[in-house]
Amino acid sequence: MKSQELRQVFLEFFRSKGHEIVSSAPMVIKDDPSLMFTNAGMNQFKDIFLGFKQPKNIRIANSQKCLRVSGKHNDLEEVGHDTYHHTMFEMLGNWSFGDYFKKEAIEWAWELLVDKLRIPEDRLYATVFKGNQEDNVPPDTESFKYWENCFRDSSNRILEGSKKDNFWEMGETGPCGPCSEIHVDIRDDGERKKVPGYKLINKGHPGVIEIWNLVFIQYNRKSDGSLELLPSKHVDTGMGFERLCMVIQGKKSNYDTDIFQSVISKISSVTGKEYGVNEKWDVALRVIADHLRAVAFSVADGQLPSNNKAGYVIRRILRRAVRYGYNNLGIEEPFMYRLVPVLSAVMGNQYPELRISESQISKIIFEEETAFLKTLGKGLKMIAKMIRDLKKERKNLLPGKIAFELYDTFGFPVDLTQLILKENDMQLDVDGFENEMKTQKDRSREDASVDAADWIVLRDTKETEFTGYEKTTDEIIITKYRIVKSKGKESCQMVFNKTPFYAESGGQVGDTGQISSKNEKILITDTIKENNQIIHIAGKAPADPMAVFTAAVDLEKRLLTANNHTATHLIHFALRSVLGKHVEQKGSLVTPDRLRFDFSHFTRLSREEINKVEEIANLLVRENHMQKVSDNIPLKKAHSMGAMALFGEKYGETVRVVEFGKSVELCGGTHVSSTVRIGIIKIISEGGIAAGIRRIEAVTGSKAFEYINDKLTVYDEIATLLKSTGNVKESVEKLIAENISLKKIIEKYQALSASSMLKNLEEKAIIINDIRFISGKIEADSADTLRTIAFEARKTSDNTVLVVGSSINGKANIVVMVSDTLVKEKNLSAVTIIKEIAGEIDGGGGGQPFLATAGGKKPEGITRAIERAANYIRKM
RNA sequence: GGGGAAUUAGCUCAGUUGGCCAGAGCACCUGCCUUGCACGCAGGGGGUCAAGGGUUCGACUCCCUUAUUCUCCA
Repeated sequence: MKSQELRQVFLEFFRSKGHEIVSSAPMVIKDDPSLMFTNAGMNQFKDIFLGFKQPKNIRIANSQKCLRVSGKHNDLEEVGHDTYHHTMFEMLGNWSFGDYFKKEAIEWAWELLVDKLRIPEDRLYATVFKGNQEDNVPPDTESFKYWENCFRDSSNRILEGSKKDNFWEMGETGPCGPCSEIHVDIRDDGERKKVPGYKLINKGHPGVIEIWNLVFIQYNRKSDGSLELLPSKHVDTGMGFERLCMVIQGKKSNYDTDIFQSVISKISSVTGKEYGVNEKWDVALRVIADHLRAVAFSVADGQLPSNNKAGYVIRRILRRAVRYGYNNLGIEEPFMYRLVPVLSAVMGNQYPELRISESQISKIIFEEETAFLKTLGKGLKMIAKMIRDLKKERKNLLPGKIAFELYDTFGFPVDLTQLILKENDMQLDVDGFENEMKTQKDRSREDASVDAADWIVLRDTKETEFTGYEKTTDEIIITKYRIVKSKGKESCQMVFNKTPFYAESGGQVGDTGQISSKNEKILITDTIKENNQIIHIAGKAPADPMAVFTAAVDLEKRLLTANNHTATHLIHFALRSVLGKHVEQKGSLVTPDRLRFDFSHFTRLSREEINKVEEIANLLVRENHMQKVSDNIPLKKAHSMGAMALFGEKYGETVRVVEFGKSVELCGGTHVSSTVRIGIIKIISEGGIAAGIRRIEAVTGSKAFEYINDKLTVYDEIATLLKSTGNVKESVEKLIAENISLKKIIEKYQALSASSMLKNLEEKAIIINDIRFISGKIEADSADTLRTIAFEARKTSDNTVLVVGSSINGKANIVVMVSDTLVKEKNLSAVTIIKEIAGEIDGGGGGQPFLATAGGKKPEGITRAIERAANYIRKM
């Protein structure tokens, strides 16, 4: 059975059991600080488990794309070396929110695997929780009983597992419960006879693997560590899709399934390295096949490779793949970008976002590969130099500190360093390297420590009602708050029953303002969204948290922000009409001061295009379109209204559609009531930020007015300065041309005057010790003149020492020149002379043997300094 | 969020312990040679050494601040 079909069988099965099939949430997570990527199927339902949100449907199933590369689940370094670890994978899951529980979950899992998919019963095992005294949780006898009913012969088929394997927790606190896993034994019959499968469960054996985890959420873990029973119980299951494919397709490795094989064979044809020939190649081929998926899907979700946070994780994954291609397959040019079309063909049906962005993903990967190969090239140069240095010193151990610097500062992979050292019969001081790495990790960890106290719950926590679309002040009460310490700074986070404060989202920054009760006033410095909660950040906790407060948003900032947000929509619309429908939003920032809009487009915008965009956007402003907002619109209907296709909404979210004339967008932000309030829209910059992505920045209203006025003022000032009434540009061009020719004339005259001054000095030259000694105090405008004279003298005479001084701006300057012949033959040095005489002008100096300069505070000492130079030569 | 590094001509980069008034290759312009594979030769233009402060007789070089980019860690 092909993977695409298998996925459908799973979804159809649960549809037939009354589940609603939902699409995958984005793999890249935006509003949860504890998580950068979706790492389990349940992530998008976290709010529901936490009780912050009501589910739209109590039975749901889907196939969720997940990424495990950081935090608790970090499989990155394993990928490729075995046959079953992945960074990105699909998780098939079914959920019950307070509906069915253990019985149905277990029976249906059995029905699907055994009856539908025909996995032989004697290859299956189940594990159940054996209980834990410390937590006062009894063994899960219920699950045990249901499994007994499934197996025809249940002896040695149902195993009891510990808290580590069979008790699932979301985090330190929160919903949790026992879980029951299904394992499959895919070994050959011979092997199975030798060692029974139940002895290999959870032992890391590649032939006996967990494929499905059924989690029964029935407790809530409180911050004191105790458990309380939940009023409603949930089911949360997850089955690794790639593993299931392997089992159903009778393969021994995930990478042998059709999900990966078409990609792997494409890599083979690109690189000329067959799969299954040699282990070194195989590792690389697996790494590349896996990482390609992770990177392509992230980019499709709008997460570009970058240099921090989630973007950096993506960059690292891509680089790991390139590195394996480089080390193991000998590929030294970009190649991953060529694999994107194959991936899109395999997975584009289930994940249309991949197909739609295909060419862009390819471009971005190409750019990243190119950049990394450049980094590698630089590193290779550096390491070659270090090896040369080591050889010179006859050493063969590269200090860990140096390897770490290469890695840490220049991004040169340490395994590559080791490889190259080996080729040169050298070694790396691995301990030293590890040490440096540890220091770095400790430092980062220490810094990152944020100390968040427990929430102090004052009232029942329900979803906060956002009232900010209608009003900017409201009567509120605090439902909970907590103190957060970070780097010695203390702040207070508060959640209200309702709030007019807009939380940062969709690019629009969070509101600021204040809340005040009868007795106190607290400034709100920011508003953020976490796990669907609107959190207000203040410098201190309220003295009387139980009081009734008036929450007031900073109105001026809010209005300026609204200007910019609506303007963003208008610019988006204008861009699409000028450049074409391929323009899609890739990012956005809306602040009171300005707006920033990133969008897909391939070339830089011409001046004309920018003007045109501005013109259309401003026309929309003047046409005075009224705001038209429709709330709670189902996604499909929003699309039919003309809002752009948008992937990655969480399940159950209805959308808000904001319209201004023909501009229709899905948007939760705050907007102006009619476009004319924006005043003017002025684009202030356009540039590129990644392959195929451009960024526009603009200002509106009074800021735009100021911007334009500032520019015009400068223009006027220039015109006045030039006394130009007509063409200012022409006047400036003339001025520049004139300036250049004047400069040349001055240079010529300076040289002339220098040589004439030199001539005067030469006439007074005396011979000391067979050396021609030229000296004197002259009038000069700058130290440069002195130097010019010295260089001139160096060119035109030999066997000469020249000492010339001048008083410039009340300070003394002296230059000493010694002819090259004297430097060589008599070992005379201008530096020695200048040091000898600089004291006379109360200063110091230096230079090279043939030319030295000095400066000092006493111009009247110049004559004496020259005397001393003459004496110095006399005494030689 | 923290650490490290980089920023020099249109592009790619050199520039030693602070001192040869700022360098190369490519590109560009002019001329010659020559009509073919990166042609060659001669000459030329082009720099706020990222920005702003500071130390110093003197800063591309050392110190501080800012911006941008790269890189590692979280």
